[in-house]
Amino acid sequence: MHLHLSRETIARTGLELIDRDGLEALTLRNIASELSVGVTTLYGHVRTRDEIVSDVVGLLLGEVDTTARSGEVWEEVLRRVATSVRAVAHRHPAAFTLVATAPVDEAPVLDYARAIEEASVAGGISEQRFIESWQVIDAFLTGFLMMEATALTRARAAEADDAGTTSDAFRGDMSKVHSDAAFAAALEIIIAGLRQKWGRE
Amino acid sequence: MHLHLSRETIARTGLELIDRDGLEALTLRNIASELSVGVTTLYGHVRTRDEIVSDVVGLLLGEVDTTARSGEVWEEVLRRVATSVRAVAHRHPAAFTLVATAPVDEAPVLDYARAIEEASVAGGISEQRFIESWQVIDAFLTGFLMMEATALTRARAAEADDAGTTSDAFRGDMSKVHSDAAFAAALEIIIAGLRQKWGRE
DNA sequence: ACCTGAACACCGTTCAAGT
DNA sequence: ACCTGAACACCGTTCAAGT
Repeated sequence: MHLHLSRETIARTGLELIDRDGLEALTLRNIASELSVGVTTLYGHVRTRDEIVSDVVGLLLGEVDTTARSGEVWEEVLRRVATSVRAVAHRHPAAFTLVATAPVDEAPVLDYARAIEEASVAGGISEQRFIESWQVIDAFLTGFLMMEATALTRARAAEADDAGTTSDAFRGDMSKVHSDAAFAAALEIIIAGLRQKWGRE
Repeated sequence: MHLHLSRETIARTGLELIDRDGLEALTLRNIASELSVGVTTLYGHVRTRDEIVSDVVGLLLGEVDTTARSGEVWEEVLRRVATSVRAVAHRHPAAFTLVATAPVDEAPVLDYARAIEEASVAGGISEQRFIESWQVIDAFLTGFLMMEATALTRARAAEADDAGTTSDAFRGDMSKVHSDAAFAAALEIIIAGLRQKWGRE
């Protein structure tokens, strides 16, 4: 009766649980009961809970559009990746923390970076300059989307509670800024900074 | 025999535990036994574990040098804050995840942002432009330092284990980039992008 | 008032046993 | 081979009881 129980099925179920009930719902016991299986059965397909977390990160980064398009220059590649990863963060806000805390030198994040590098180099940027630009842009994306995702998750959690009790002007200023326009503007600031630096070299 | 048990003592003990034994050591039971006190005693001074986490974030951000210096222009303020918060992340790598995942519209992070705004405005930047610049720089700092802190934490944890088994060239390229020079260069790229945008307005 | 052990409903993981 | 319940050593939190 096991519906193709596998590492991927386990990770996919885990992501569904996080999307539905929050990050703290990512539990071996929850996954097992969702799959109508004993808890210890999971250990036949997965070594530890951390392995499931890594697989979930892989699922999330797999949703990002990192394919190269012909005729696309590197700025366009980076804009498309930025928009795409932001969409993932908005679709899976509670799970996005896992992406932000994932080790950058291991499989899922490394594969993601490699794909973006390939598409960027195809877009006419040197490998060295790609690394320099991705260093800044990846850090920015991680930080920005982490903050947005945290705010989204908490807003969603507060839905069931009373109306908001926020009334601080500064707080409003700082959070309203998280918008499509602010995100795009920030990305352009970084690209402008890169272009200026390289123009001088 | 209670050594001034208070919210701050609890948070300070919690931070020491994280620094010594990692983030998963931040446990009510560990804090209590460190203070030679029953677990439930903590509930006399703290409502939930999350409150302790928020207090630890406050301690970390309190270590950042956000004071205004006379004669300092806004770029210098932002460089000093960046260097200072990076030092905090290096001193408390395991705890830094808490800063990155903390809600940006609540007390500890909000106070921190307010102090930097004040120093920056004293350094000759308008409030509107400060918000625009901090949006990018804060996201960059959060993302960059999160990655560094994660790498540091894992490297420290691997000390007790065997020698590293890493042998991938690309992985080396991507991680070596995390250096003082790369950090400073990234910050200058963002500042250059901001100046260019404002120069055109 | 302040502190507390016992208890509750959970965790991840191991292990010996079932089929 | 594959799956499993019971058990272990933990969690945060509550509650009624101690001093």
